[in-house]
Amino acid sequence: MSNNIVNLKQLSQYLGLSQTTVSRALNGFPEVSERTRKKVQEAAEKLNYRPSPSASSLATGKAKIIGHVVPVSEHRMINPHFSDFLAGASDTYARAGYDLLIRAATPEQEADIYRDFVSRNRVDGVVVHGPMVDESRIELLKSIGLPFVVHGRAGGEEHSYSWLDVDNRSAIEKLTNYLIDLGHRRIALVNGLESMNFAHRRRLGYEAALQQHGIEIDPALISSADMNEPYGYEATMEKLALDNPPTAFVYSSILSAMGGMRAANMHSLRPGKDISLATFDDQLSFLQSKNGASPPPYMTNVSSSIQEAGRRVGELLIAQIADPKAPPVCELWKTNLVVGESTGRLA
Amino acid sequence: MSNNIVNLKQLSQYLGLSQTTVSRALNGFPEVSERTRKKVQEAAEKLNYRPSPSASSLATGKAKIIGHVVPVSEHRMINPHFSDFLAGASDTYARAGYDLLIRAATPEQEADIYRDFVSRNRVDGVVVHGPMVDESRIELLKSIGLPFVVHGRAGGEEHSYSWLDVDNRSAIEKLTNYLIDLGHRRIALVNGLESMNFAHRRRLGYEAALQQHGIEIDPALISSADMNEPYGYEATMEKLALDNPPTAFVYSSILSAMGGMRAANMHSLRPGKDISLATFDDQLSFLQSKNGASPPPYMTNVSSSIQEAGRRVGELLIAQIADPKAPPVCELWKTNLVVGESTGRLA
DNA sequence: ATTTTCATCCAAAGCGCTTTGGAATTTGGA
DNA sequence: TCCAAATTCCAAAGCGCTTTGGATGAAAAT
Repeated sequence: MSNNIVNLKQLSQYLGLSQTTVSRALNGFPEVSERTRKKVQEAAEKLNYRPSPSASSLATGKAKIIGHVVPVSEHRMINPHFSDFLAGASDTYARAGYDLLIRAATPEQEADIYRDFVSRNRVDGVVVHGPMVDESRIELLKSIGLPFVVHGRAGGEEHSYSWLDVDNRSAIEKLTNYLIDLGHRRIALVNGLESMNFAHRRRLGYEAALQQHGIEIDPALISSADMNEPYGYEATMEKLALDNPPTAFVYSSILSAMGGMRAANMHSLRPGKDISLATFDDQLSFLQSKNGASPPPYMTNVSSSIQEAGRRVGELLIAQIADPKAPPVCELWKTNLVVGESTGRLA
Repeated sequence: MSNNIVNLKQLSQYLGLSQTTVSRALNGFPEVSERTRKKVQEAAEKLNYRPSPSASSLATGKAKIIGHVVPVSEHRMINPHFSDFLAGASDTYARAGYDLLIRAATPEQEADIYRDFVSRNRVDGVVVHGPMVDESRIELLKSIGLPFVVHGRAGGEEHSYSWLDVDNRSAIEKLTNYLIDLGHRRIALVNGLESMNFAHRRRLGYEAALQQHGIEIDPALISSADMNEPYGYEATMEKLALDNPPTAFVYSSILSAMGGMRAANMHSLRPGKDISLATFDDQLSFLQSKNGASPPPYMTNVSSSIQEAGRRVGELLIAQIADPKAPPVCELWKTNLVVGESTGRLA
């Protein structure tokens, strides 16, 4: 009963109606009477009718799929940040009847994939992940006319496309200022890859805070790489080994911050006492306790939920697909400072 | 030039050939001469021809998409384990010309989604994540005839479907035995949700090791929940507060093990000295240092790369789609014990 | 009673591809 | 030289849906 698939033709024959009417009834067109519509819906339910996605996609030009192309360079994009973003986005998609499609690609393939996506509508839109300082995808997508929303943003105060970003600059500036207020002067920045826009902006925020207080920027205190735990550990160890080591650390991600914690432990430095650690926190779900009890923030942080961002980016994209000539939407999310136990006044 | 899309009809008109011949030339059929094929391929390249996925899917019944349905219950499946699995799988898919599709679903929707998937081939196959002890999806998928591979496996020594699993039982048994050999008698198990098959098997391994050495199983030393960091912390804190606290801990995931580390620090217990911590390690990429220097394993572990598992599951599934009546393939991956600095002889 | 409107419904033409069942041409064997 | 067997190609029929451009009959207006 549940297994044999019925198509429109069969369903309409069963009902003694034309395919047109059945299709319209099911898709909520006004030209069909409520009585007929009800009958059609019941029959569809009963016969377990499901329209073929490829057929309707072929007929309408809409795939009901949203694409995510993820780089597979050595700097992997598929990481806990990404999966939390996906968790949010896929939830939005499911609610709106969209599916989420992922294609792994080397950076060189990426442009070609977008063309491929748009050529015969494999997807109705894409979200652009990890915009670089020098970003080319945006122009490409504009030119081929594939709806997109950027998670993050490219340079400039561009309002010619939709994006959602956190205010990275002010977030890190806030964090750095807090550490300065605690008396710290030697503050390290363990940043993400600065070829990426978000990391570049964070760097600016860090530098702005130092400059406001007349603190010289010491390149030896700054590092930039993929944000994972071992990197956080190594970068911290390295800086602690300096002749004039930093007394405070700012991390671009909770992942590297965890590595920093490990390094501090290694040196028997008590966070909040002998050393201060602060981080940008994407509120990764695997670090969130469900019941809200005794979790992080044990670390001082500025935070913004990347999962919420995913949810919202999905909404923006779906809205854009529904109305492609609506003006672009740009959202800049603020973060707020949460003081934890990992920072303290400079002894 | 790159923007206007050419379809088969136009391409064949341009070439002065029939659509049949062009289609066959492009799809490598033997009925077309090499000379014609070359000409067709060149023209396709030149005119930037790309076949429409929905059209070919409609015509062939193949979507070239592999589906992953992920539960969105409070026990989220989208976590760092999942994203590492995806990283491996998507790489395999891309190589084989498949896309990866994700659909978020509540557990009640799941069966319906599989039917939806198969009804008019939205996807060509699915991978089943997180099989439960009491698993119903497998029978469903068999009955509706949708190719699938299970990451993990259901109960029994089933060989009626394809799966890839790590030998969870022996892995945890190995780990527990190692701790026993170090003299530990009070060993805690911080397990995953034991309604899930893998966690159930790990529990069995733990119990087997204890029983082999005549150590009584103390329910107070065992907990079971979603494997995240706060849970690992809380479970560890709880057990350390017992009258007769454990001297060693076995964690089901590196995520909860990190929470355990934090708890140990909280109690000023030095791992490897005052307390022993050991874990199952999925080799999550965000914890792997790229260059292989001074990374984990700082923790004693049994490990198996979940990313490799994703890669392999993808291969198995694609092979099965290519030849649906091939016998099922079952792979049980062994783990090996890596001794780190987090365990030591009982003082 | 006749014409205008709605309200309902339908036949048929695509959407762009694959594939069946030949037809036309070339090659090889006798 | 002639016929059978390859080789190379094609017209046309789907695949299952949406949508255009009416047709039909009933209700409303004249």
